[in-house]
Amino acid sequence: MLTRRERTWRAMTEIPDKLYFKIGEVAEIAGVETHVLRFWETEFRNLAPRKAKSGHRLYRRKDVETVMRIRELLYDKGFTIAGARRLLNGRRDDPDARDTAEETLRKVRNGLEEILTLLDGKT
Amino acid sequence: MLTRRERTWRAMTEIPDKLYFKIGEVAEIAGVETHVLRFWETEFRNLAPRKAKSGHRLYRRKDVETVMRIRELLYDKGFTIAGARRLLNGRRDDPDARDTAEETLRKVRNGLEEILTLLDGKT
DNA sequence: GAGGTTCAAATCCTCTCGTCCCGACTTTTA
DNA sequence: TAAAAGTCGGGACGAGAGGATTTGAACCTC
Repeated sequence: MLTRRERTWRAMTEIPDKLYFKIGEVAEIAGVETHVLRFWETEFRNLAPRKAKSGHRLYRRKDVETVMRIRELLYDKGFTIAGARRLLNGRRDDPDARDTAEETLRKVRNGLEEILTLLDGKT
Repeated sequence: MLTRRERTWRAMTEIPDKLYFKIGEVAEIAGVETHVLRFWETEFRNLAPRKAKSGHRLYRRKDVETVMRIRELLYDKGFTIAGARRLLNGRRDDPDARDTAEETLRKVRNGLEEILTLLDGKT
């Protein structure tokens, strides 16, 4: 399994440096079929690429990273879609609580959860 | 859904102090049906209660804890059975590394779990 | 010894997670 | 610029995961 640093490295270096990616390019990079990307889009709010006027999807680097993260959670770590969604979305708290101490706590907790997930593979 | 603190509390205090549990008792304690326990037994090598000569299952405390752990991974954390199995079986690396790095990791994880327990009360 | 529990194993069921297909449209290539 | 390649949404299909139900006999508890 990849460490966090390795994953970051991959994400930083293996995604070509361009503004927008087409669905076929993303499929290639991430190693999943295009129809799977469209399906994931219906399952993960986090994955919402822009659309050109023609309707074609425009994936930014961030979207590609989201795809890679989803693939990792589903295929490498063994989460269900629902489980992966929970990790990605984080807990959606009171919308007014954003940018407050509670938001910070939420981020800390998500970070710890991730560390625990990593550790879970080790013992 | 139970918070982490509640789950921890249950695991520490709600398993009665006896040598053997029957499948119905375990089902009651863990909150799953008996047929699910039998099914999990076919999926997780880790879950292998003794059998009486009559064939009835004899769960020890450790088995009950395994059941609780499986339930947490499947129902709370959102793993597939395959994903949960990987975590439970652990990676079998160098067996000599046990009692050293793995023990350290276990302690780190326990510490993080405690921190998360604290955080659970805050958001 | 009556009523509840457990047994193994087969069958059945539902939902998940894609997979396939379609004609219409867009973009790329020669 | 025409043909080839890629993309669109949406609905139908389906394999497999994860149980749920059934059965009839054995068991154990009061």
